[in-house]
Amino acid sequence: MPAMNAASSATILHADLDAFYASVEQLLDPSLRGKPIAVGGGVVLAASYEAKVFGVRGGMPGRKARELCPQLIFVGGRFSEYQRLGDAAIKVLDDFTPLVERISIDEAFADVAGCTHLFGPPEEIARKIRSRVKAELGLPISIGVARTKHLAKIASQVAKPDGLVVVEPGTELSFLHDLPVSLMWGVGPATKARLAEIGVETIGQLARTHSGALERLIGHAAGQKLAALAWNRDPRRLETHRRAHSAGAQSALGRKPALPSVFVPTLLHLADRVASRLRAKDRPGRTVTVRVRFADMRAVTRSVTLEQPIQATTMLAEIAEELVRGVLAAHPGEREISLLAISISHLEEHAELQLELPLGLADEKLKPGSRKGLARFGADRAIDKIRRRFGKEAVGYGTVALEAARSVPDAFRELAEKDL
DNA sequence: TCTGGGGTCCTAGGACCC
DNA sequence: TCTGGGGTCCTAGGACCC
Repeated sequence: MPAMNAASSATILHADLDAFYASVEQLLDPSLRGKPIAVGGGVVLAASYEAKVFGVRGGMPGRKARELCPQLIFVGGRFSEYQRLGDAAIKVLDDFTPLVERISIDEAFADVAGCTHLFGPPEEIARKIRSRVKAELGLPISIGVARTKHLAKIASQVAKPDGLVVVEPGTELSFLHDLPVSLMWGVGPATKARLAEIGVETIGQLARTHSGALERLIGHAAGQKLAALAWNRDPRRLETHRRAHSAGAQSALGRKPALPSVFVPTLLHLADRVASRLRAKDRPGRTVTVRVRFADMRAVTRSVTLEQPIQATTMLAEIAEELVRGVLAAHPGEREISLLAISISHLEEHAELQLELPLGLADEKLKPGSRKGLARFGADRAIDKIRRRFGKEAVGYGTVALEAARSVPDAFRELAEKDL
């Protein structure tokens, strides 16, 4: 019975390219090899292992990274190469099995239960994958092999850098229980701190914690989940086709006055990014959420759920603008904002044939079929068409593009976008 | 020169319906 | 009339992941 074999032997692989962006830079420019490098500038997007030794981490401000490592070399970022090489590495997995779940540009699960008769046992397959990625792409990749996704993922973390760890059934709990809780999926800084309050630092200690106490500490769902994972009970199967449930865009602003002259054009730019993605896949959404972060980094969200889904740029921009005005009205003391974000959820599969328009926010001029609605529909279609022919930069909300001092290039943003 | 950007999931309270 | 329960949806906030 294949199903029984799948359940009783370690056939799930978790493959993770090491320090991916930094490794690509070192691959493409040999003079960077062996040196501490950081991809990015204002913020570190990725650090090489040589830089990690100094404590440099992704997400860290560039200035702090340079303090930690004065000889750190900043490189620009060859984003199209990241996409190409990430895709190529996943393609190697695809050559062994169709059961591949891609998690991000540089990481994927694969279940090889159905292909061991062709390629040998899972450990052998993992070796082949690693050597092919090294030989064909020149990149280091770590792989964990186990019976469950959670354990395979932990195994690949333990295997880094450039290693392979197989956790055989029967050795699972002894492997797991000495490791720190922070390696578990779902344990971040907040949960780690709470667990530390009751003296829980290893996964074994977590496993032996009374479930009631655990749930009171971190909530019902998280408590149940962590308790199960600590005993290596992970019910998750591979999901090869996942669709996004939301799409969004955000922009850090430094410190800007909370005025329409700032937020109106910024929201238009963000709405354009989001809505054009929705239109490209014909997936309009019903719930619009904005996030406003003030100068002190406190953030507030406001959302509204419409009766009809939308995907027009100006429509999304105007709804977002109204929500932001609501936030600012509720916080009159806040004079400066440091970030604006728009997100849209409740995505639907296909747009209705009718011209969209929301009845959610009562607005005379936005009635379906109005001249303005038609004009917008036409304008979006025209812009989408020009961009398809001449590229994204060919046309758009230009005044905004100039104003938004973007700290991160658009190409980098696109790497993180999930397929809608 | 305070801390980027795109996502997922959970919680808790309230509205509303049956 | 009063009380109670369950289910679903919405909103705001938080934690986490890559």
